[in-house]
Amino acid sequence: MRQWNQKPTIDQVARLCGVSKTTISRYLNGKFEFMSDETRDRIAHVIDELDYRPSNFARSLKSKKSGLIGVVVADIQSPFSSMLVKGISDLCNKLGYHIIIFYSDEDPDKERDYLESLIGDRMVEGLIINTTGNNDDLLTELGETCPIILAERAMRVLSFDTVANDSYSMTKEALLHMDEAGFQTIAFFTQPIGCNSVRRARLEAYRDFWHARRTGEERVFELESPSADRCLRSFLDHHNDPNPGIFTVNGVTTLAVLKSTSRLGLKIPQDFGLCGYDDWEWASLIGPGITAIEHPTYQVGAEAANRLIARIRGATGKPRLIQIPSVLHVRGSTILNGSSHLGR
Amino acid sequence: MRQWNQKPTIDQVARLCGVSKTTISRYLNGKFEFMSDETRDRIAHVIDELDYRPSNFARSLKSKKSGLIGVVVADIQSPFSSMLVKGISDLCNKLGYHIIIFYSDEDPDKERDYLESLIGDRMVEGLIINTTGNNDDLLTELGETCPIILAERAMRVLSFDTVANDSYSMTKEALLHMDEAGFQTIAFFTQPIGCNSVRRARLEAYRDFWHARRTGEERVFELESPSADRCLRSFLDHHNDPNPGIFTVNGVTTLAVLKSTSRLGLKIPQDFGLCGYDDWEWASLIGPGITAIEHPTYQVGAEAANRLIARIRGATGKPRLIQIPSVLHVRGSTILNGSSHLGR
DNA sequence: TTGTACGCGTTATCAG
DNA sequence: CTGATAACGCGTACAA
Repeated sequence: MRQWNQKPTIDQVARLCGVSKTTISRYLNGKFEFMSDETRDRIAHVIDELDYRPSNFARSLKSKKSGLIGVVVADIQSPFSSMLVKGISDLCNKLGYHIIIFYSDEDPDKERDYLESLIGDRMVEGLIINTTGNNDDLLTELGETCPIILAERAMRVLSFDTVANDSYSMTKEALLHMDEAGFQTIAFFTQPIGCNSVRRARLEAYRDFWHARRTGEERVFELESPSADRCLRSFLDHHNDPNPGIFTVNGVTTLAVLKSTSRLGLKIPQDFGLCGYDDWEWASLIGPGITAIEHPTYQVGAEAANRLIARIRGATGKPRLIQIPSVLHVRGSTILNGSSHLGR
Repeated sequence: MRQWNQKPTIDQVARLCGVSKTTISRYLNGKFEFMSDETRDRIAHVIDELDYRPSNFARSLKSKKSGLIGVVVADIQSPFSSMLVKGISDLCNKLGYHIIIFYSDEDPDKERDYLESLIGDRMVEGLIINTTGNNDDLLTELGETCPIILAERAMRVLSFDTVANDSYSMTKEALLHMDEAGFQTIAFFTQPIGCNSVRRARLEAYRDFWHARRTGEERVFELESPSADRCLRSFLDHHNDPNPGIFTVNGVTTLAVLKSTSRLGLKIPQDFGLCGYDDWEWASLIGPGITAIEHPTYQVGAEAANRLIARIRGATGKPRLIQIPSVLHVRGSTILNGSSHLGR
């Protein structure tokens, strides 16, 4: 194995060509207009020979442009985040940027550390953030330093361009579907809401639905995974309705409910109807098929990247909220009298 | 909003402190030993005041160290890759590196482009690659430029440290389990094998198992998703065995088989036994529970990062193959006479 | 204990 | 058409 550090520089190329580095630089930046064909060919040859590549550090030092975009996502476990990142990545690469990635694991402290390191380093030209929701202040401050786009999760104030799905209206739509399907008492199962704007919006839709269409107390269950069984049982034991239903705030919650269902030996939709966010691949395979909201996170990522790069390139204007539409897939879990033709 | 480009430099700090930038530089690098407490405090104060951060570009230009590690993964869709990346990310961050990420989508051309751009840019200090398997030559060449670690998928020659799971022995173990469970004709369902070392190893284990324990022809099915139904039917129609079984090469294939099963109205394990790689979250929820091999990809990523950083920091020695052990979870899909207590 | 002066690899300005 | 020369922001011998 050779040494790893013997990279040819523009000076060497210049010397070998018998011209000055200015000319090489011109060549590199495509300014052939002021260059004899002969020198150009010579340069091309030498560059090829040496396998010379200009140093991006030096370039960045001059231009103050790194071509780097920082991305901070909260939770990589969910397929959701993967697609978000993929959307961002594809678009950035297409437009000539690289992405540097961080996973905050829903931990505001980690998020803070990462953000500070990204910005402190002065390496990234912009930031796309799927925020935990607990660092609004820091974000606002960082917004002074470089453009920021929020992906999926908003801040309390619309300080930056925000690309998100239409949580509120889609949740409403799903609940109305359950209503029409004949489910009376509908509970809202969620992960801890905290500062999470998405969960907030979905809860709000639930509340509005409830107050418009139902009486009595709302049924909101915040579950940590260990307590899912308890929540589920508690909900099912305390209503007097032949057709209870559950709306789950996201795929993780749906999974938790399904696991409980399995442990408690319950049946869907006989024991309760189920409908919720995130149409993951297996949703159609479990039991009678789970009614789910498909939410195009790839597009959210792509659009976020688009906006960011536009801002980096100088776009101005007020922060905008960009809504990406979702789709409801109705399956057996919300069909009361249908035959569960799909599963066992 | 302020301008984004007014970053203070070391010179300004120096001027404000009334010292030379050498002193500031010393301060930044923790050489307090030769510095009066007074100047040190003054510097600390001014730096804080200006919110000054040294430029990483300039630093990299001098030191030729970017603190950046390139990561190329083949397929982000699978939870597998997410955890791999997470493992890499966590470890790199802990050790002070940032990661730049690319998704090749199993496309050798994309992979090639990304690798070239990463290396060409001379920005990364090392590379972790989950290779498509079609760019061995390029990789070997790049190995001259910077350290490389292969994650999960090996090259045909062990040119670089490779961190992978123990595909061969684990596949054997799973097949022996099926054997003992009473499955006679066992088929091997896989995505296109191509140059993928992981799929190759698993297939080899299947072949060895078959030749040691069975007679007649092996049953290997390479399925693209649209053909899954056909493969499944073809397999089930052409054997005379009351207890056929299927081994799936990975989670994607398992999912494809499950979808077909559902479409064709088949039952597991009554119609066939199923066992395969990748113990994704839903594996225990579908039907009677799917027997699956859990494969700690997070650890693969973490270990790969560990090795890479060791190499970057100068570790020498022959390329090593590091095997990470997996675990087989037996569930209803391979229990012939058990009651499917878990599902419906 | 602190400062001077130069180099890292590139680009931009201006002069030929 | 081409070439000096001066930045960019930082680190570091060497000098004081």
